[in-house]
Amino acid sequence: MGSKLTIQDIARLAGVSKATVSRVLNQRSNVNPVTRERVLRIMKEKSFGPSITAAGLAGGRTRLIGVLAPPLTWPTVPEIMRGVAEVIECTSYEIVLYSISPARNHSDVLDRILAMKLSSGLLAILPGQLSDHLRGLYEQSLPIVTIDDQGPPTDMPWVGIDNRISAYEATRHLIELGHRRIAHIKGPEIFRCSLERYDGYRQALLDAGIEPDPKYVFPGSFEITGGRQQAEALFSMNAREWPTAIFVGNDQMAFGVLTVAEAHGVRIPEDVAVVGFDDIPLSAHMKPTLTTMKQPLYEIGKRAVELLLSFIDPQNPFQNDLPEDRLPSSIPTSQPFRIQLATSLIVRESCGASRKLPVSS
Amino acid sequence: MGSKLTIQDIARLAGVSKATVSRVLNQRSNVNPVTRERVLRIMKEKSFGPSITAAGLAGGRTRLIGVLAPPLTWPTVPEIMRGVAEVIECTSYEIVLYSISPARNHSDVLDRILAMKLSSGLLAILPGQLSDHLRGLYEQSLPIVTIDDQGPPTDMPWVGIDNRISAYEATRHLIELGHRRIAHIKGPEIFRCSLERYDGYRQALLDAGIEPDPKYVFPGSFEITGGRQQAEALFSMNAREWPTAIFVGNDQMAFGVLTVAEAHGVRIPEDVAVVGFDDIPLSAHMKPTLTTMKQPLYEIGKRAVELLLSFIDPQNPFQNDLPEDRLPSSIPTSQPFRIQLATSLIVRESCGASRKLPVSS
DNA sequence: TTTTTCAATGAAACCGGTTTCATATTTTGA
DNA sequence: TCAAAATATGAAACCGGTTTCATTGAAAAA
Repeated sequence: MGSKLTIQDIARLAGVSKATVSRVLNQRSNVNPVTRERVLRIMKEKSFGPSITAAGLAGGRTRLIGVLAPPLTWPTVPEIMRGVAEVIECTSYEIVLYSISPARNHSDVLDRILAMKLSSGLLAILPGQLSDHLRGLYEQSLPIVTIDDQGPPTDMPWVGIDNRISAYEATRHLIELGHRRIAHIKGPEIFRCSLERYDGYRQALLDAGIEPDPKYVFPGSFEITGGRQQAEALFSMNAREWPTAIFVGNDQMAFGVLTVAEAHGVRIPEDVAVVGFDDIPLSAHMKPTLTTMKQPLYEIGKRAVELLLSFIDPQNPFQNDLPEDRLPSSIPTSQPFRIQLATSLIVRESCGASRKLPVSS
Repeated sequence: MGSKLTIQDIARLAGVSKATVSRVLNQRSNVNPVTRERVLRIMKEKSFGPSITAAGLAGGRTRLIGVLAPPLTWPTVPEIMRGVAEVIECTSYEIVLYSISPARNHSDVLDRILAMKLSSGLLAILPGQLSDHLRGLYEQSLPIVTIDDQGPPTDMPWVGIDNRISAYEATRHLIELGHRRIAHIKGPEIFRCSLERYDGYRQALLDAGIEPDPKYVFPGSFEITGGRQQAEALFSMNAREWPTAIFVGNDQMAFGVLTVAEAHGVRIPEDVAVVGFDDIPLSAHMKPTLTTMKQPLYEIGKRAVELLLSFIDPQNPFQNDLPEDRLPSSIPTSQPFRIQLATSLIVRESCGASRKLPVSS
């Protein structure tokens, strides 16, 4: 098979110099169209591909983008990655996958990674406590885009949703269904989104004239077991103090809540209504099916890489799209690189809306 | 921050030559221990990391292993990847992720990828119809390990399970529960495992003296909708001809079967027993919970990379483990690079075993 | 017609490592 | 004590591209 071909071989076959072949490869304009065609034809014939390592060394760029991702078993991650992969597939870039556990702080690992100058940009999915470190790197002008998590507001490029408003609306939905005693199970505090969702929940209560009660706020973990534990705690309260509704920080925990409720003979939504957050694949199949605030995960993944690519390589086709159609619509001029996508409330059974709405209308 | 440091800089600081630093980096033995320590200390101080591209160019190796994976939204994939990532994290290698859709044939893409000589080895997860092409590449001595799918038997390194026997046992389980009319929903035929599972199912029937009936065998897709469609077809048969049990090709489809059954008022397992295959996270949470043949996915991922690394880099620590403890136990000498892991039947509610066993014992 | 400008191309330096080969120093053996 | 072998190290070639700079021929301007 056509292996170990170098640019030199192609040059010889085409009767030109290495430099010209390189120009063709990089789509430089100053090449005679006739020559270009000839070279291209020969490269295709021999199915030649330039060595990425050599190109990286010589050119300083890498055609590799690093993706920092939490364990893929986290239910929101695969869908984001699907969006990422789909965009990358249309480019000449490849993905270098770094698995991180957001609980630990991998700053040192991160530094080694970057010292090797492997990837020419970084896509950080839910970096958690790595955010601070990333911000430092960004300020040293490493192209970085963060997905769905960030520390205190900065101008580091970011794609995600408005957790505060989304949580506000989810809670609001419960309030509109007539609930007053609404509990909340929080996510872990290393994720900013946990705080923002809590904040939105709280604000919704306040705006409805309901005094937030600390005894209805539970610390969670974003995992099924976390939901179970907090639900156990919740249902072990005196039954008369039970909330009539729970806004759970994410769908995984909501699932835990549902199973514990069933074990305790608590009927959902009749006794207690439940609303989740994320809309993971499982949510449509829980019992009862889960009302939840849907994140456009696939879209988030796509947009994030597109944004990153537009930094790394301004020639990139994506840049044509982004600044014209998309960016200006959602971002204030002072923060040109924040893309905020809309969430949507998916109403299913667990909130009881379908049960009550027909009655009230 | 310590950026753009080269081996040259380290050499100067340590008062040695580039060559010596390179020797230290590659753990060559012919370096004075004193010198080695000094160089190592300086590298640590400056948090120096050698440029992967340069090292790749000069040395011909890459410290990158390519992972060919189907969409991560396929439920068995993340768990495999978790195993892969965990092993890689302990090495100096990185993962280059290529997303493929096994339905399409990406041979051309694959060739381009390899022409670039980016990765020094390939881990192919469920390559589907790409298998043939991969085999060709393997014979040209590209290190490749395949996970859980292969064409006709070859000596291409492979890690997976025995689908035939596992399906045999799953079916056997149903037979032992007293079922005689057992249906099967197959997976897509581009995956060899589909055929093997069907084969095991068939053999189990034959061995029990049951004549396999073609009308109880349905073509499926490995997706939820596939399960739904086939279940619709199945339950639209004359109720008296219904099978009393179904062995479904994978858990996703089994989930579809369960939902359709519920919609039709068919009780599982009372009216029809169901056994799935894979044991994906969802399975423990279906209604009823799904009895299924569990694949050790995490373990499969780990073993596969370990095997691949032992090809690429025989110095690798993993080689110490593999040939001694593991390989000899499971493989015939003629095929030294096939690792077959054991599956296990997870008995839950959907097969009805818990209901019947207490009675019969 | 002569000079200037520009497009097309090649020669050679360079990117940051690895590896070969030669050299200097030390250890071993006779 | 002196030759032979082993050890530690440096100089330089090399990997396969990119990029700069010089050169050539032709088109444009004077």
